[in-house]
This record gives sequence, structure tokens and C-alpha cells, in this order.
Amino acid sequence: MENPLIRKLERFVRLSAEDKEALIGISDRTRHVERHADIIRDGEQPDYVSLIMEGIACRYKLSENGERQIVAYLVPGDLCDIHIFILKQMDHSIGALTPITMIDISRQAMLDLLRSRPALTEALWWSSLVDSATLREWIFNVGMRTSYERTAHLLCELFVRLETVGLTDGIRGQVPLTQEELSDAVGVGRTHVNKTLQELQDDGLVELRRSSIEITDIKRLMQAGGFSANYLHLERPVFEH
Amino acid sequence: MENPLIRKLERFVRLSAEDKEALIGISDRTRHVERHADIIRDGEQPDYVSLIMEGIACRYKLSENGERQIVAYLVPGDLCDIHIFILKQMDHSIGALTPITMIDISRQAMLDLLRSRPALTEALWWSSLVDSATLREWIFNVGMRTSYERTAHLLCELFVRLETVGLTDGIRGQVPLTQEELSDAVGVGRTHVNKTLQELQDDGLVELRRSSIEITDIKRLMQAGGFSANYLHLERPVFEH
DNA sequence: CGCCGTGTTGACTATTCTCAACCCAGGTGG
DNA sequence: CCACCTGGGTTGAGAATAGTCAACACGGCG
Repeated sequence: MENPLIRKLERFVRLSAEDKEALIGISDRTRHVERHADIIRDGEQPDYVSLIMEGIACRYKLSENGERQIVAYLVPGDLCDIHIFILKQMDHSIGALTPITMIDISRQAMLDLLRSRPALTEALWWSSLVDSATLREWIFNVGMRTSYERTAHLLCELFVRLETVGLTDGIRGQVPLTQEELSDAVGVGRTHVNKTLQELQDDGLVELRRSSIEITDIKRLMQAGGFSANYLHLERPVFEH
Repeated sequence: MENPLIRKLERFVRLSAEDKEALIGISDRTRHVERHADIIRDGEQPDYVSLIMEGIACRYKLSENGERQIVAYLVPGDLCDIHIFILKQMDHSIGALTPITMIDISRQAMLDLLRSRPALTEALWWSSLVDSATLREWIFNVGMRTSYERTAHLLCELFVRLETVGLTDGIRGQVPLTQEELSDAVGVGRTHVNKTLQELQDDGLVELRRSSIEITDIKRLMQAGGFSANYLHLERPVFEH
């Protein structure tokens, strides 16, 4: 299995063969999480860093009355718990939206990696800063855009991020999320998301499937959502691979 | 002038006298920015890290039609542009909400500091992770809470963060923001924020002044906003100072 | 075959937005 | 010293987006 983290980081820096080897060899163990299970919960302290290899997960927070706000999606190549090094406990939960395959990296292995491989350290910093930028864009999305734009924008982001790790086929893309999972992310009611998606479908931008959404025209979808990938800071163009 | 960054970081780790000296001695030059001026703009590349010493600023993004979404407030002790090390350009702007005093730290000075002072490196990582956590909470705020709760929550966050660097007097706190500046942050229209603030005032939680808001009962304000400071990860209690 | 997770539809509600007018305090310049 | 101007704040009416609720459709899995 190709390593999606390497693929992602190489969008920013070129890694040497040794860097890549170090990254591949770091895996402690592989773990599977089933759909709807939590990978880690609010208040817990993780004891390793986890890397998503397959599937989609989300960071979320719960309100008192049990509503869920998704604050980020995690796709293959994303790291879960860098917090391990610094913070005492999680201030949010991470849940699996699809079946997940992930590898756990021990704290020590991670520290060794950072100490011996400056290129990787820089790349990981980059990844962390991009995560922050994504959160800012998410705020903008939820705070400023109409539900139509919001939904479109979110789908675009997922598309681009999946594309970065090679999980789409060019212009089309399958987003394996239910409408409820989308709803919790855009902060719009479930039924209203449905209506919004149908508008997008009527406009020929997406096609609704059972438990997933297919993007049929990413270009126009980006226009509809006011999407620009600049906040993802993909410095290097895609090539080779 | 006491250094607010040191004060902030000490809420997380204890710094040695040398650490503090290194941090104080790092200042390149002091700079003043007047209210409403931009400290840095979307698309630019900063050439130094800036530390807010006095005043309040905000990170914001503009929509096509010129509306502003504030995605974070910056208070004394906050660093502006860690991006300098990694990212090619800003994906948002930073503007002064009050007159600002800040010091600029050159890239090299910052790198030297990080290399020679591991405690500071860790503290800065902490600061960065807390910033991320704050963004997540901000999403939750904008996405899930009513305008009444939202406004209350935001005021609480500002109160606590100002308190962390010693800028409040216990139970009362002056928040020097106009209603428009609050409005752009909570993502609620200007006139509606006004109505919401009046409700808060009627309930005895705040008092409205011209160009500022005084928190009169932080405890009940926290209840009203569903505020819990856990996401700020203030590991150490306040003492000494 | 039947149930459950998902999706769909429609009616009704309400929070929030928009717009427009007006107020008020403080600073400025004549 | 007063008139004016500007930046902020206040109020109210009407419009609209989005939320809520409830019922139903549908397909796949057990």
C-alpha cells in the first residue's frame, strides 16, 4: 500500500529516499476501526500518534443536547493526535465516518523521527499550519456563506484533499458521506441539506447516491462554492506519482 | 513593560530565568500600528514574526462583497506570523482593532531561540496547538449556538484570554470592541448583535458602553454561553504574578 | 420478509437578515 | 462657543433563509 502521508507531504517538500524510508518504517502497528466508532474521545489522552491510511474520519464536538458539530475531516495521510506531545487531553473527539485503517506511531518513534530528519519536521509543521488554515476557512464557510455555497465549498475541499493523495479520478470524485455527516459539518439541518444537495444536483454539479455524493463537475462546483485552494498551500504542482 | 508572552507561556510551562532573558532579548524593534490599519494582508509574505505587546487585533477573511469574517482575536502575548518559517504567503489578513504596540522578531533570531531553548520550543508548540483548539471552538460557536450564546461565549473567551495575561481585574472586564467588530466575529448581523447585547444587558451580564462592553458577571456569562475554558489548555493555575 | 438506515417531501415556525431612519457623543473647524 | 460631521449605536418593519416536525419512500442486510 502506498503511503498517503508521503504523498501528501511531497506536495510541499521533496523528501529524500531516506526520509521516506524512515517514515514508512515508523509504523508501530496497524489498526482497524469500524464505521461510527470513535477513534478517540474528548477528555482522553492519546498515547500514540495515529495516521489514517484508508477511510474518512472527522473531528467533532458535541453540544449538551447531543448535536454534533464536525470541525474537520480527516482523510488518508492525515495525522490524528499530534497533541500527544504537548497537551494533557483531547478537547474534541475523532470518529470514523467510514471503516478506517490506520497505523499507530509511538511517541518515542515520532520524537526520534523529528530529531533525525529535519525535512520531515518541516513538512509536519507545514501540515499542522495547513490544518489551521483549513479551520479558518471552515469558520469562514460556516459564518459567511449560504447553505448552497457552504455545501459546495465543503465538497470541493474534500475533493481536493482526496485528490492530493490520489483518491479521485480527475474530474469526478466520490465523496462517501451521508447527508447527515455533511449536515453536521456545514451546520445546516439535515432536511435542509437534502434540499440544498438537490439544488446542486439540479444544477448538474453533483449526483446523489445512496450514502455518497458524486461530484460530476468540480470546476463549476468550485465556482458555486467560491472555492480557492490557496489556503491548502499546495506549493508544488502534482507530477510523477 | 512586562512581557505578556512570557506571562502566557508560563501558564503552561515554567520557564527558567535564561529562557525568559532569551525571550526578552529577542526583540528586533518595536512598532506601532494605528486602529483599523492592517498589520499584514492576505497574499503577502511576512519577513518576521510579530508579537503583540499592547492592544487587540484580529485575523480575518474578506468575502467578495467586502464582508469581513473575523476568525480569531489576537491579544497581548499572541504571535502573528509563525507562518513565516513555512508557508509562502498569508491566506488571511491581520488587522488592528485598537492601537497596537508590537515587536518584530527576525526569522534568524527566532530560529536561534528555537534551537537553543527546548523549553521555549515546547511552549511555542503548545501555543500553536491552543490556537488550533480555539479555532475549533470558534467553529462550534458559529455553527451550533444561538446568537445569544454565541455572543456570550465569545466575550467569555476574550475575558479569559485577557485575564491570562493580566489585563482584567478579577470579576469585571472591559472588552474594547465595537458592536460591529463583535458582529464580524460571531457571524451575526450588526443590528441583530445589538439586540442580542441588549438582552445580555437586560439579564445583567454585561453593560454596554460606547465602543466597548463591560462584563459585569463573568460567571453567569459563562453559563449563558456554555463556556468551558478546557480548550484553552491552561495547565497551570494562576499564582505569583 | 421485514426492519433499519437513509433519503425525500411538505407544512409550519422562527431566527436572523436587510434596510432605512434616527439618535447621540465627541471632536473639529470656523 | 457653536455648528457640523463622523463614528458608533438603536429601533422597527418586512423578507427570507434555515430550522423543526412528521410522515413516507426505498433499498439492502439479516
